[in-house]
Amino acid sequence: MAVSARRGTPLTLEEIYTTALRMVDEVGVEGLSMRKLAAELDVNPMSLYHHVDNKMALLTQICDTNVQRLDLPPDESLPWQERLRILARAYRRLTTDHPEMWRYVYAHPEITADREGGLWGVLFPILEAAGVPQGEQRRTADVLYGFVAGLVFAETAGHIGQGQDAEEADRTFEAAVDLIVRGLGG
Amino acid sequence: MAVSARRGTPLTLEEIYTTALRMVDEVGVEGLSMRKLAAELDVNPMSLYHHVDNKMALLTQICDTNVQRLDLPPDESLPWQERLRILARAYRRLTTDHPEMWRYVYAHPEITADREGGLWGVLFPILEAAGVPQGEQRRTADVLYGFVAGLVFAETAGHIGQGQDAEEADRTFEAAVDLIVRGLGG
DNA sequence: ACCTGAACACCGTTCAAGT
DNA sequence: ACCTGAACACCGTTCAAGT
Repeated sequence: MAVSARRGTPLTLEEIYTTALRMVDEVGVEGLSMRKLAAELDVNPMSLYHHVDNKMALLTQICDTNVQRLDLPPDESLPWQERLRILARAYRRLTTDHPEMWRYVYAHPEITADREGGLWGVLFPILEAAGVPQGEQRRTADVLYGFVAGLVFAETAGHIGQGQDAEEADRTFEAAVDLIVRGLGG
Repeated sequence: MAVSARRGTPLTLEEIYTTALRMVDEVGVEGLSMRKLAAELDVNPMSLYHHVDNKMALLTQICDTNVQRLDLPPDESLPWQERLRILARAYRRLTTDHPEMWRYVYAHPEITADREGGLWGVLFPILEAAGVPQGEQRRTADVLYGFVAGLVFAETAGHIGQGQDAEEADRTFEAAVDLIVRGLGG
């Protein structure tokens, strides 16, 4: 007895990540354990540690991969108002694919620290075009990130919009972006 | 052996809540366990269950008590812009007292569901005074809650403002509230 | 009424041993 | 190189027994 717990094939990183993300989608990060993941993969729990440092490294890896998927950048020729809207919508769309994973990302900012470079690289030119003074751009970027990420989080976590359908939620998000654009003077 | 593990005095709910909150402040919710809490109280872990249903009920109780502490309401004679600023600042001040506890509140909205009634009761008249149409007030309230709670969360969690001092963080928050007021047409 | 010890069903992770 | 079982140090919680 040794080979057949797993059906012939060897364990791959790909397979581990995919299965882990699926389980997070289904039962949340709280519901995922290394032991259950191993059971799902039909493997001894300890086999996982041959491919992954530990649970946190596994989760970080999964989150990183998804953060990288942000659609960038909106065409620079568009007015800044439109670019901001497109960016905000892209960010929100990203989070709706794997809401449970994103709840974890929000709760553990160290995971994505300095890895959302693409986002900031697009945001600053937009603020420049909106006429935000150089000295205020970092601050304004922080505020906008806090607003949009926070609103999306409040939405996925269920702080707001309880009992509303998807279209209503979309309208609320658009109203939010409108408010931001108006607040920036556009 | 029986009486002296605890020094004479009996366990009280007060004592349990206070000690638990202190431990959350120190090591976060993740670092709090029923067993460690019992050790801190010099008591058998199972004694806690005589006073508290389970860990989640304990945490919910602690959070509830603190949510209730929101300073309300700003004087109704002030202009709505000023009332909104005061409300936003009060909300932020509340979260800075026990940031680790608030990270938990944000991640578990079911805890405070329908318990922040005071906040909404003050917010709607402000929106009315700001000229937000009746049919849009619920939506606008959601957006504002998402913005402010989200920004504060981003701040306490460390998503934004990394390496900045308290004064700088205050200025960022004021800029955020300014943007909201402008966005509302004020 | 309040507290306790032993026990159950879980965790993440290490380590020495197997192929 | 890859996988495994046994073990360690933890969890939350139940239950029957103690005072």
